[in-house]
Amino acid sequence: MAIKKTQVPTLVDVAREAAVSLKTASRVLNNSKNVSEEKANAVRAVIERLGYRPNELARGLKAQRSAAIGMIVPNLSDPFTANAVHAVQEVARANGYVVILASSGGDPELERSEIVSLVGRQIDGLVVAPADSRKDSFGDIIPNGVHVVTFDQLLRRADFDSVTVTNRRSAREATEHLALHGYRRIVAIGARPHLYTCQERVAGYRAGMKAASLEARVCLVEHESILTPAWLRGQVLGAQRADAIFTLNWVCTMLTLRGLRKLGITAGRDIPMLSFDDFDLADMLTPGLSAVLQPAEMLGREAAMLLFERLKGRPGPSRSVVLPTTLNLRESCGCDQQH
Amino acid sequence: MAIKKTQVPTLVDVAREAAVSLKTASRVLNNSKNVSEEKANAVRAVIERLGYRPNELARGLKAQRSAAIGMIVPNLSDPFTANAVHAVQEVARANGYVVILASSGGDPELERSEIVSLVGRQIDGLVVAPADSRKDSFGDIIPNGVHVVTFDQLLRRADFDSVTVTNRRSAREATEHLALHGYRRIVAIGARPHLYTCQERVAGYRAGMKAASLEARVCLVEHESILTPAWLRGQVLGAQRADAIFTLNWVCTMLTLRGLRKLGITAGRDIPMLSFDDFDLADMLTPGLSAVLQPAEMLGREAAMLLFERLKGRPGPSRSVVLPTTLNLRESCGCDQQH
DNA sequence: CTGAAAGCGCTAACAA
DNA sequence: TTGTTAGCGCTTTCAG
Repeated sequence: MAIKKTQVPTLVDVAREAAVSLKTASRVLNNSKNVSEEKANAVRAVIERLGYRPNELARGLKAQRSAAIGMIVPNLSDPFTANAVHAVQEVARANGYVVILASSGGDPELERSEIVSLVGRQIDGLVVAPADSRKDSFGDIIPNGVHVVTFDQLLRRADFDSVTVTNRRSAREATEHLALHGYRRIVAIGARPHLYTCQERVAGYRAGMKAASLEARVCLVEHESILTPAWLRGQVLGAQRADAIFTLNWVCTMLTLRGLRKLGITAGRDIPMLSFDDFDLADMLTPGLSAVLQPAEMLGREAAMLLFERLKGRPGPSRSVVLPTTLNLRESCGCDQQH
Repeated sequence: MAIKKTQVPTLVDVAREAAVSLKTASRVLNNSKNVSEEKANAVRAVIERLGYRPNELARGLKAQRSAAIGMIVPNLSDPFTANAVHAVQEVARANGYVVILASSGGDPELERSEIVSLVGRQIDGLVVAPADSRKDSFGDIIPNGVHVVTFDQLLRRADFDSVTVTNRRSAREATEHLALHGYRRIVAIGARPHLYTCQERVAGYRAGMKAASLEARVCLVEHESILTPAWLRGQVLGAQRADAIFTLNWVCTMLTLRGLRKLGITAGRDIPMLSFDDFDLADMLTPGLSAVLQPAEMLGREAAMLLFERLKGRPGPSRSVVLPTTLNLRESCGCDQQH
């Protein structure tokens, strides 16, 4: 009847109450065979009565696994990221795992320290959108047996499983679409040139421009904070005024949209525009913003699935999943779509 | 020299390498006093050399705390939520904690089971935006000593610390603002009437209408999925056609915006509109959407801070923090703001 | 100032 | 089919 302290019951309490040994109780808990129905039921009854819940910390300590995975993203405010996180979370739950979420703010140092923290918590796996693609910035702190899947960004040197989209091809198609409209001075606006996605999209843009026999004009900023209205005026609207804009990610799109507005220019009407990264209200703008839609949820889901396959023991070399995007043509590129 | 297995080093390894006892190594790790500089340095050197990281699971098992908090939200896609999560995460990190994130999808059952899972992982505290305000839907599964802070929603019966915004007052002010424009048939559109926020905002709306001697017209749907274009046509544009719309949360705003558009109506131009919940592109719509801005990050930060105060031992009755909102007047309500 | 030994809650050899 | 006995990696009395 009496539980040791006023504390939460432990398996010892359960065993005592059910008048069985600790191991038997443990067996019941884990649905092991070799337990008589009789005792099993007794144990289950006590578990129910006491409201006993196994201590996952203790379980993990013993089993050398935590049933937790880590996830690190640069920026939760980005709807792309938020959706990916949600998907990872769902898959994790379906597998009986929880996800410990951390954000790096795009800073490799912070990313590293977050990973150290997660590893110290014995995570079984890690899903990460790396903050820097240049080097293997954290492979050295991943212990043996902890699996890593990168998504969105690809790491240069690292043989992790990965999920990305067809950045280059999609950017090229978008560029060619703009060229087809007859624009000649199409400017690409991007940020954080060290990122894989940025590089790939730039490469795709260049390829598209070349295919259309146009001269590429790439405007990259180290950090988004540089992308101000003044910067836009100088870089994009200056001497050789652009006649179309291709923004390379969500943040750049936001800042460009706002910056142009501040300059009294309406994107899509006064100057054609197309965005890499679609978002919720793109179709509600006037004119509607044409955009490359990345399947964010699917990216997250695929990443999580790759991870859990590894956790279930899939051997073999690293896998790379590359997902297609959708070019959502609305009005801002010059198309005259009906809604 | 040799480490036991090829495994990650433990404190035992460190102690052995440094030729001190386990306890001494432990002391150094925790910066306890009573260790000679000499040995301390030796231990630190070995820790460095071996790349030793304490196992937080083991630490937590012993200390009866996990240095992890849980966070449960209904919908990560909502930018309001995403920002709050981010803020909680930051505060947690500053306190040496990690956050385990789960989403309930607004379903109390799922919420409950997620909480059970988190509790099994020995979380030290929980930040939650409850999926149902009607009853204390999870108080019974929170063990003694685990602190809970609710945010956004308020639970009817439960003495948890909480952070909310001035839902009623803000809704009233927004309504009065619309009335001031001279609209008579202002319709409020909301969802999930069982939620505290919905009820408060409706109450504020009613108060505002009453103050303006207008008849309240509240259109609530049990679930957002009901809010279709056809529903809008019937409820809002029917016989007694509304002459202004007040949407009660982000999802409703999105659906209304889109639904009206499908019906060939531009919100703010063809019918005035104001939204409870502001978002990133509200100012970029044409016309700009007037909206009540909730301080999402601050909500998250305050919630986390309340929680950590408790974790640090603050005693006393539950605290309720109520944060103000900002009424961002743009054009959709009929105002003619310059940008 | 230091160390031996006990134990957090659980699982897994190894007997019985 | 069961139970006894060791630990998982760490912190912490309580002696030296």
